Parts: sequence; structure tokens; C-alpha cells
Amino acid sequence: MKEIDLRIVKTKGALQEALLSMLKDKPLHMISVTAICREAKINRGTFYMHYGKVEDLFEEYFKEIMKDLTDSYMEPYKHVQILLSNELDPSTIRIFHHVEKYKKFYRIIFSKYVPMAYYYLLFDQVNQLLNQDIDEKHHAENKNMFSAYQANAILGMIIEWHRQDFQKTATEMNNLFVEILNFHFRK
Amino acid sequence: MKEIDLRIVKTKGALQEALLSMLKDKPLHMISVTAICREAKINRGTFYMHYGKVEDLFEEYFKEIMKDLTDSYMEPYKHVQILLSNELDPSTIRIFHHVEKYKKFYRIIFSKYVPMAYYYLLFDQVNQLLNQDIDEKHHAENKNMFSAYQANAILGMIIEWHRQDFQKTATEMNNLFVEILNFHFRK
DNA sequence: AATTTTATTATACACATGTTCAATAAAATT
DNA sequence: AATTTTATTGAACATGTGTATAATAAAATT
Repeated sequence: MKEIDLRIVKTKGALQEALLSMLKDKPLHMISVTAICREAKINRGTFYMHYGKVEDLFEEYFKEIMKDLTDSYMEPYKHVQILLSNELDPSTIRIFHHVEKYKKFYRIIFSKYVPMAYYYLLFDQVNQLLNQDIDEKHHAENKNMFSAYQANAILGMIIEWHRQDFQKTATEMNNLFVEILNFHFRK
Repeated sequence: MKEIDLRIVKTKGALQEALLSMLKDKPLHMISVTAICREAKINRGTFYMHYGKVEDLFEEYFKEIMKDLTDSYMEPYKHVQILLSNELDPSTIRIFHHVEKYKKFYRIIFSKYVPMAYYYLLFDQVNQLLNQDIDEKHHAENKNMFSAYQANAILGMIIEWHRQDFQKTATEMNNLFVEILNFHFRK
């Protein structure tokens, strides 16, 4: 039997395309299911067959971006033979460059009208990435709490970056991050 | 002239009360404007005179909670004669106790269906409170970035706390916070 | 190529949204 | 107490939501 029905692929593709096209004109929370279906020439009932609301359609796209975040983060590891997880240099993380690359979408993610769901997707991803590096430094019980602290601290910088309308470059953000970490260590 | 029209006070009060009462049965995102107005015996048009959507009504209530957060945070300061802003002991912060107190509402705030707006209200408040303490440690330009880092780090712990369904006590959270900070300083 | 499976469509329904308007009633002002 | 001001009401309207149904058409299977 076939893995996926071609009709579903076609329908989802059309809806994705329609949404992305409409996002050039309107913010996410102003786009209705009806309008997307009109644009995509897909029956509204079909939309509800695959998604529950507009945000679910966008979420599917956002998950693609989360994949790129993982790839970006992993990138520095590619250049070393042995994986020294515990010793990743903060100056080599690529998170800020990733956000800069998808600036357009992070403006949506950080919009105040958008549900928390996207933020949590992002949080989970950063959390998971950092977790590789802070293994064993804390005992298991508090590990989650520590990585939640660390991951969300970085997201705090991105929130502030977003509020400053991404004025700083990704490299400047990285330097700032290193500076803040150094401050923490030395005090 | 009168500061505020009594009719407005009455209307807003009835709507607030209706929403809070309905929140015992349903999550925020399942409560419609129509249902609130039915419950409050207020015309739907009147609702739209004061609020744009259900979330705005809840936001007004949440701002009250933000006031309590400030009061809670300030509490330790009351017991010292001279305000030594720069030297607040992390073990004396009352943020976790405040969240524990309003647990019921923070479950709403951290729900994935709720707009980012509340998170930002919380972020701003914690940010502002911490800002008093980290004055002058960084030069003005990066001060915002540093406090955003710090404030959101704490919110990260609260997110994780919420995910563990507030199993830990506020005091345990405070101890963990101190432990994490110590780890940062020593390394 | 014929048959089976199932995604899509068209249509309809009850309900919610967001806005507008004239009529009303409640509060503030004189 | 009479008058002015304005918040509230009731009604209507176009549009959106979410769900359900039978008819259709497209893909998968034989």
C-alpha cells in the first residue's frame, strides 16, 4: 500500500502555499480559514480534515524551521572528529544566525497575538540542543530545571532582540552572549 | 466631573465575575464572548465597547496579579532600613511563592493555546524587578539584553515547574535557583 | 482495465464574531 | 428637580467557525 495519498499531498501543499502567500499582506491572526481555502481553491471542509485551525497549518511549517535550527546548531560539530559534547564553545553556537535567517517568521512567532504553542516548540528545541552539552553536570533530577533555565535565558535575549526589531547582527548577539556568560562565571 | 461612570464599573465588574466563574468549568480559549455576556446579563455590544476579545478581559485581571508580583518581590526590601538594591540575596526572592499562590491562573498563562501577550506581561514585570538589582553592572547599551537574559531564565524555570504540574514547592524552587546561580558563579 | 477505497466537494446547519444604528435608561451636571 | 450627557440595549447584518451529510472524483489495489 502507498505511504501517502497524492491527493493529501496536493491539498496540504496548496494550503501551505496559500497561507505563506497571504502572510505577506496580513498578520497570522487576521487570516481566516475561509480566506485560506478561497485562495488555495480548496474546500473548507477539507481544511478541517487535516487541521483544526489556521495556527496548526502554520505550525506544520514552523516545524520545518525547527529542523533548520537543529541543523544550524549541529553545524559546528561537523568540523571536529570526536564529539566533545561537554565543551562546545559558546562563541560557535549558530542559534542567533538561524533566527536572523528566518527573521521574517520569528516576527510571527514572537507576535503577542500568537499562541504560546510556537514558543514552546522553540523552547523544546533549544532545550534539547543544550541538553547534549550540559549532560552530567547536574544530577538527573534537576537537569531539566537547569537546562530550562539556560535555554530560556537565550530565548530571553532573542525576545529582547526581536523587540529591538533585530537591529543587532547575529554576530553581535553571539558576542553579547559570550560576554554575559563570562560575566556569570567571573562575577 | 466624575472620574468614572458607575455604569462602566458595574458592567466591567459583571463581565469579570462571569469570566472568573466560567473559568472553573472551561479553559479560557473555549469561552466565547457570547457566553460571557449571557452569564453576565450584559449586551454583547457593550462587551465590545470595553474589550476587543475574551483575552483582553482576562488580561485586565492578570494585570492585578502582576501588581501582586511586584508587591511580593518588594517584600524582602521592607525589612531592611537602607535599600541595598545591588545586593539582594537570591534566596530571598519571592517570585516562586507568588506563582505558587496564583497557581490556578499561571496554569492559564502557560497554556499553549493562550496568546503570548500574558507571557510578555510577566516577562516585563520580572524584567523590571530584576533591573533594579543589576543596575550599573553592565553599561547601559547591553543592560536590557542582560536583564532579558536573567528574567527569562527564571521564567524558564517556571515553565519547567508548570510542566511538572507544580510538584515542587516554592521553597524548593528557590533553593534550586540559588543552586543554579552558584553553579554559574563557580563553574 | 475493472474494482475498491477514500479524499474532496457541495451544501446545509447552528452558533459565534464584529460592527452599526436608533431607542432607551441610567448617571452626571446644572 | 430638571436637563444634559452617554452607557447600555435590542435588533439586524455580513462574515467566519466547526460539524455533518451524501454525491463525486481521484488515487490505490486487484
